[in-house]
Amino acid sequence: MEKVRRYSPKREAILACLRSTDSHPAAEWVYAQLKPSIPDLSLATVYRNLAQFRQDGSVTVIGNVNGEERYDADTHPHSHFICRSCGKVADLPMSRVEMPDTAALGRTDSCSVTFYGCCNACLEKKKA
Amino acid sequence: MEKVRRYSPKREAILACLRSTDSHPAAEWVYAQLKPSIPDLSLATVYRNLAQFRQDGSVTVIGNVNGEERYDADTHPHSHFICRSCGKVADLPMSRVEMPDTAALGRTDSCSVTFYGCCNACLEKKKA
DNA sequence: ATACAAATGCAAACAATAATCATTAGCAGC
DNA sequence: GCTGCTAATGATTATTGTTTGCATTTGTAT
Repeated sequence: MEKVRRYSPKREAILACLRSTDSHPAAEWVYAQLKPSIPDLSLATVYRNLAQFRQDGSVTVIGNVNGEERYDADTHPHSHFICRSCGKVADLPMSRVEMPDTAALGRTDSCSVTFYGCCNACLEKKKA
Repeated sequence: MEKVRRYSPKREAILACLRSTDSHPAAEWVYAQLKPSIPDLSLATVYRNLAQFRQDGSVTVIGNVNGEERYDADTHPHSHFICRSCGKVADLPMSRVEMPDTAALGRTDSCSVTFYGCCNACLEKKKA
């Protein structure tokens, strides 16, 4: 038997927070955003709910940027640009990817395309 | 002044180990492989050298699979298939990717295409 | 051979995340 | 509205991959 999902205002707030930004935040950031308005929020709750969202597909993980897992509430397939310097993650339209033959390997569920580089802000900083 | 790179048999062994496999290993795996033949090898040395290889581009990082950073000594551009279940990483020929316009974002240095799914071995296990 | 800095082993430090456990609070049935 | 069950939570601790500090070893230029 699977667990019944029960309503929780905190879970709602966490998901709303994720959906309100395009900064592809980490758990800590979400926590910092909500803490002022929900003073008794625990970081553990953020992690627990993020794990749930991940399971049921309401959020996806961009990957690990500078040691932190970054989340995205936009589940439409799209690519990302990650600045190796400051960790900024920007959205890009999904590139058309020529799917290689993966039949021999297993069942392919998803595809992620990530472009790495140095964002303009960091390029400026380096010049100075 | 930049540091002079000095010869080290351990560094050589670590790189050789990485080059001898296509399993895209984690640091711990490399350590376990070499420990028998180099009993006084320290895990810290493996990490330190991996960081160096990464800096000078002799290895690339596939990403974080099940909490472990996975390395690849094949630096030719290619894609990967990662099994979400067992963490196996397989090589794929580089898919042709239609590069979106990233000029407004910054300088793009590299691109990584990863396919996620469930490998045949894990699919079998689930059936049973 | 000598000197100097790079490389290392070891252990302790770190940091992000997960787990534990006692408490709180949805919500279904009465 | 109560009651009972159990999901959700807060606070704290544990876990674990990785990094760092420091004393020692070792490569190498002179």
